[in-house]
Amino acid sequence: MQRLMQVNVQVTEPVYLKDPQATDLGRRILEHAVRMIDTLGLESFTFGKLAQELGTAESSIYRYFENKHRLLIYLVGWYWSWREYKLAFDTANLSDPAVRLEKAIRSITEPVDERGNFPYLDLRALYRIAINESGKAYMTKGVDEEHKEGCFSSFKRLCDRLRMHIMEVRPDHPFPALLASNVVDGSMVQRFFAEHLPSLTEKQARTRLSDLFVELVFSTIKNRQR
Amino acid sequence: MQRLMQVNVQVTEPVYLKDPQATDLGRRILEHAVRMIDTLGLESFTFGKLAQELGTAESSIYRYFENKHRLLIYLVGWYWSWREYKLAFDTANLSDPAVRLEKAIRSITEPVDERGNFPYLDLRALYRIAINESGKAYMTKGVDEEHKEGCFSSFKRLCDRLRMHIMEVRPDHPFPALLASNVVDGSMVQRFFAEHLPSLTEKQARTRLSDLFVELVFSTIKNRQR
DNA sequence: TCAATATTGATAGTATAGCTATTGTTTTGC
DNA sequence: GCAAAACAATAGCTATACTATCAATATTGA
Repeated sequence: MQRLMQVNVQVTEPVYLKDPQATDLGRRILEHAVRMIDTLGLESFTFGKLAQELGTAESSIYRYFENKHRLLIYLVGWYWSWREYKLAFDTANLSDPAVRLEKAIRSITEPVDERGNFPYLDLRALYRIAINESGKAYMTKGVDEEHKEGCFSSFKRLCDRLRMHIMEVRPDHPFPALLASNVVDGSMVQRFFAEHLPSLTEKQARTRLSDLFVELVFSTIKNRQR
Repeated sequence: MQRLMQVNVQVTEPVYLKDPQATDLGRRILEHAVRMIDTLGLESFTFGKLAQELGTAESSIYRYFENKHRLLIYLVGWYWSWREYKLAFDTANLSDPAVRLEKAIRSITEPVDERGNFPYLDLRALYRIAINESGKAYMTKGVDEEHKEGCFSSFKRLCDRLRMHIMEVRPDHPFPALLASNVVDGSMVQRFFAEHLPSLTEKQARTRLSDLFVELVFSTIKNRQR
């Protein structure tokens, strides 16, 4: 699994100017960017501060990423790629569609508590970034262009996989795509609410969010069955 | 209704420094801010540009709002207040809880096509802002403080009302708060997807989103019934 | 009505972010 | 060992986000 993950998790689209994984500086950029965005928040994080922390020049960072926004897209894309890989891994060799769907929902909505095995990327910090900042990756005036460029392909692939799992259990369901993207995005939103605006979700959401989403999807689906 | 709406829809918390509704300049700030954020997007919108368009000085605007972010919170709060009012109106005098819940979901998730009757606030533009930018209102490092200040109270009240409607139909439901906030937030997200990342939702989502959310909630609820 | 007060407009100014350009030095691939 | 790429360092430019000052104007309240 360790090997596989290193091979499989990649941001395929060139959201970068120069592949940051290919050089030492590039990897240090990723490592420190994740740490700093996690602690400072995206708004306070700047290429200037990052350069200072790395002991390098701002202009060196601009050789890798056009701007802060592209770097965020890259990181969030990495996160969703990792989720996608994990989903494939978690649902492998499950023959019963319903069992597989349940496992898929759990896989996607579970919190990240493993350390991951990326030498230069703190997976748990990346997870927190995804919760707190991922919305900003696509909620911009530039969405449509970035979409054309394939910037959000890993998020879309993950939703699409879940959609297919849903359709395998209930091919006649009228809105599998909505349901799928609602689980993927909604689970992140609910984690954010649980942390910051707790009255908007249940107290158990923190520890049992996966159960709630499994129940949500399966009740919707079971109802159709009849 | 016209009267009522003018009376009821207010942002109660002082997210402003000085009540913009109370003065002519304040109202013009709101009017043009909505128009400009809608067309430029939040990132490109600046107090400088707004001042220029108003033929006034940047510093005059700063007397009303501490910064751009606070202005956004104000506008989004206004939007949710309006939704809350509309919800109360739409569900008035419906005695059957299930009928009332369905009406509530429809009220909340319906697109805004009415012009509204605010002399200096374009409701449809405000609706687009809510879809495209509302996430940015709370997705910041400052959430927790702003939350304490009551900045998001109108959004929370709306979710809470829906939660109560759900509980009136099914008091034993295990996660009414999650379901409610998922409908409120999720319907906005799905509208965004329908517009910008259409593969993430159904094609009918645009025209029949309310139907889909009604079905989502009621299937979840009906399943419990047995 | 007139004086106190609040509101605004105009100007100026600071700090920082975001980004580009240049140039000499180091590293690396062949 | 040489050419090409990568890098660090510096400088600089534009725009944003804000603060401060002050005079002109409007308001209002005694």
